[in-house]
Order: sequence, then C-alpha cells, then structure tokens
Amino acid sequence: MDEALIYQEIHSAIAGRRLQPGVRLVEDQLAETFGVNRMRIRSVLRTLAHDKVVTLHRNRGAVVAHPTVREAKEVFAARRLIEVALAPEIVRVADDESLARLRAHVREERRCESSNDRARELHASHGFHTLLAELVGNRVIIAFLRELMTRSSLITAAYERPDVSSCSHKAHGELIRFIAKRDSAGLAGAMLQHLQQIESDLILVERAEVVTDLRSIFARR
Amino acid sequence: MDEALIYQEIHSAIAGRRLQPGVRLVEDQLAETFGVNRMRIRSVLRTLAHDKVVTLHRNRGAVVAHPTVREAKEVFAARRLIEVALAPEIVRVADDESLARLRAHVREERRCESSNDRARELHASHGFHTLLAELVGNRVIIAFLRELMTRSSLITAAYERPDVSSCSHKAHGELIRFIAKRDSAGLAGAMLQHLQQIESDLILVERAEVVTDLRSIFARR
DNA sequence: GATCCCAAGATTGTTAACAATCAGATATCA
DNA sequence: TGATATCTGATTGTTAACAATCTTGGGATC
Repeated sequence: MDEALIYQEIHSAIAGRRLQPGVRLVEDQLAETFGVNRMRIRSVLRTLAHDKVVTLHRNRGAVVAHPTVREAKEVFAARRLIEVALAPEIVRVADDESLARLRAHVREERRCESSNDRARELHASHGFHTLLAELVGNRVIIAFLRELMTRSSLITAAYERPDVSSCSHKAHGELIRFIAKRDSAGLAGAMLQHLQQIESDLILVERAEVVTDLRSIFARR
Repeated sequence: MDEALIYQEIHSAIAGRRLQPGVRLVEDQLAETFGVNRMRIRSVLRTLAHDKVVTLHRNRGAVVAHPTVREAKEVFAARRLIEVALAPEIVRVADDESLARLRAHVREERRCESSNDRARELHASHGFHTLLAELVGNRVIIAFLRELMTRSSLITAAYERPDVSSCSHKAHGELIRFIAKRDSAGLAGAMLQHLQQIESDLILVERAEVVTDLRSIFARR
C-alpha cells in the first residue's frame, strides 16, 4: 500500500470523526491494519503531526490531536481572514457552472443533514467551504483551506455543544445568492457572520483532562 | 542531533540561498554531515517535501524544490490575499513598542542591503513580513506566512532578474508610516502595491531545463 | 487501606544489513 | 561514427532485529 494512501486513509478517518481527538494511534496496530511495515506508519504519523492532525509524544506514541481553546480560536480567526478575503475572488471567477456546482453541493448537504449522521453532515458542510476555494483555483489557498477545515473538524469534535442545530446549508444558500448577484461585499459580510455563528456554536472553554483512571474517581467511596 | 534541529538547519540553508533550487540532497552525505543515521535524514526530507521546500523523486532522491511559474504566481496571489487582509488587524494591535520593533527591523534591513550580500538582504526583508504577522499573534497565520516566505525565497532564487534593485526597506518604511497613522486602508493599498512590485521584479517565464549534457550542445560542431 | 517499589509486558526508537533501482561508463555492432 | 545493449557503482527503499523507554499490575511495607 502506498504511503500517500495510508496518509489519506488515516487523515480522512480523523476528519470524518471515526477517530476522536485523544485516541491513541499504535504503530503495530496500524501497520497490521494496512498490511505494511511499521516504518511506513511512523513516517505517515510524522507527516500528520506536522499537519497538527496528530500529536506525537516522545517514547509514548501518537494520539489524534486535541486542539487547545487558543488553537481553536486561532483557526477560526484564520478562516475569517482568508475566507472573507476570498469573497471578491469568488465573485470574480464564478460563472453559471460554478453556481450549479455550488447548488448541487448544498442539495447534497441537505441530504446528509436528514441522514442524521453528524459526521457525514459536517463533512459535506466543510466540503462547501473547500469548494469555494477550488473555484478560485489557487492551489496554495486550497491547501491552506483544506488544512483549516481538517482542524475545524477536530475542533468541532472536541468542543461541540451537545444540543447542536447547525443548518449550515441555509447559510450556504445565502452565500450562493450573494455570489449570483455578484455582490462581493454582501458575500464577505455573510461569510463573516456564518463563521462567527459556527464558532459561537462551540463551547470554547478548556476542560480538565478526561480522567481515565476510575480508581481516583471512586476512591472516596 | 535532534531531528527538529536538522530540519531547521536544512530549511534555513535553503531559505538562505546556500542551497539553490535543483541541488541534489544525498542522504548519505547529509547523514554524515549531521552525524546521524540515514533514517533521520529521510524523515526530515519527507517533511521538507511536504512543505514544498524539496522535491522527492522516487528512487532518485531529493532535490531542492524548483517552483514552477504557476506555483510562483499562486504563492504571490496567496500573499496578496493574506497580507492585505492582515492590514486592519495590524493597525488594530500595533502599539508604540510594535512600531519600535518594526523600525528597528528596517534599520537592520538597511544594514543588510549595504552589506552587498543578496541572501542576507532578502532574509531580512522577508523577516519584516513575518514580523507583521507576529505582531498580530495568530500562530496559524504566522505559520502560513512563514511557509509563504520560504517559498518566496525559492521563487526569487529561481526567477530573479539579473539587474535587481529592490530597496524593499523603503516600501517597508512606507508601510510603517501607515501603521503609525492607523490608516488600515492606506496600509492595505501600500501592501498590495509592494507585493505587486516584488512580483514584477521577477521574470516569471518557464525556462527550458538547464542542460547539463554538454555533448548534446556541441554535437553539431 | 494507602503508598511505594519493582518486574513484566507492551510500545516506541535505532541500527545495520540487504534488496531494488537508477545513472553513467563501457562494450558491441551496424 | 553513432546507436544500442550491458555492466558497474552509487544511491535509495525495505526489513527485521535489537535497544531504550514507558505503562501496568502485584506485592511489600508502613
């Protein structure tokens, strides 16, 4: 199995919430799972760590990254900066075909939302933001935004409210309407509001480390 | 020697133009140079490749990356997008101490320019742009900008005009004046112009591969 | 009953040897 | 001479074994 494929596989498992923040990634297990040598896995884990998707602890292996509150805020600030700045570019390049692609994507989002699979729903929602960058076509920006979306997935997994009610496809529909009107200022404003809404749907408060040591919990009794 | 240090060392050698685009990076040589096992080097080279600082060719090793013209244009477009969007943030956070740091940096740039060491001059100039991001303090943005500056170094090394006459410290002085006036629109405009100037100082035309096979050149005679 | 200590097992980190591949040199033939 | 095939050395890719380190569980001690 190719190294790039293993990277993709683990990456999408994390972005798709099949691996939650904090989960340990044991080299031997992964090596056996993908039928490759342990060295391949080590190399992939290094790369993922460089992307802030996993965290490496010396002599103690890799875990799925658990973003700090500060990191979460910085990621969202970066998204606001870049995605809002992208608005004029999007309006500039968007043609009828682009609009059709965007609308098709929102329909897909609605389907995912009604499927009651939160991970799938979020994946579709994030795909919309990446798609906007893809329309502009700058691969550097696309790569940045992909990274930010992956990290957003981790952030959501770590800090999501229990009582979520996102409906981001509605916000996305509004964005499309501004693009169709070629209103870049309106698009920028709506994008800013949308991103602020997403962030405010989180509980960005540092929690105490999840205690796995049951003994210390029940010691009092 | 720590792996992070080796990464830093090679990275700064490339960013500082001591290693030109296209230069081969032989694992054994690097391993001996840094007094470590070859595996360490392999791992570092993978990471550098992921950063687009080196290019890996299967079974043929690593070379210092030689950005394409398209890549160069995309990097500059990304810089315009991000650095211009950063203007309001910079004006918002900049205090007297920030201005002092910026002015000190420009003085350093002037010294470097008079030293007639083009690599050192460029390094100082790039440092100014990174410093602006550092003032804002968002580590995600700082990382993005660092990456963009490194890639800009490679682009300059590959596509610089022979008759350079940058004087970027003058443009930087102008930026500082806008910051001092708290004029974020002016800062944004000046930044855009500055970045366009830098790009137009390059010759962004794809060249034929440098021919190392002298025989094919002199075959006609 | 709580705390400390130590050993065993599990896991990661490192190394050196071997295999596969490529580039350049040499040999072969028209 | 020029084109093609083959060989050789250099370099990269892979593997398995070994070393170092951490975690866990049990027992000794207070």
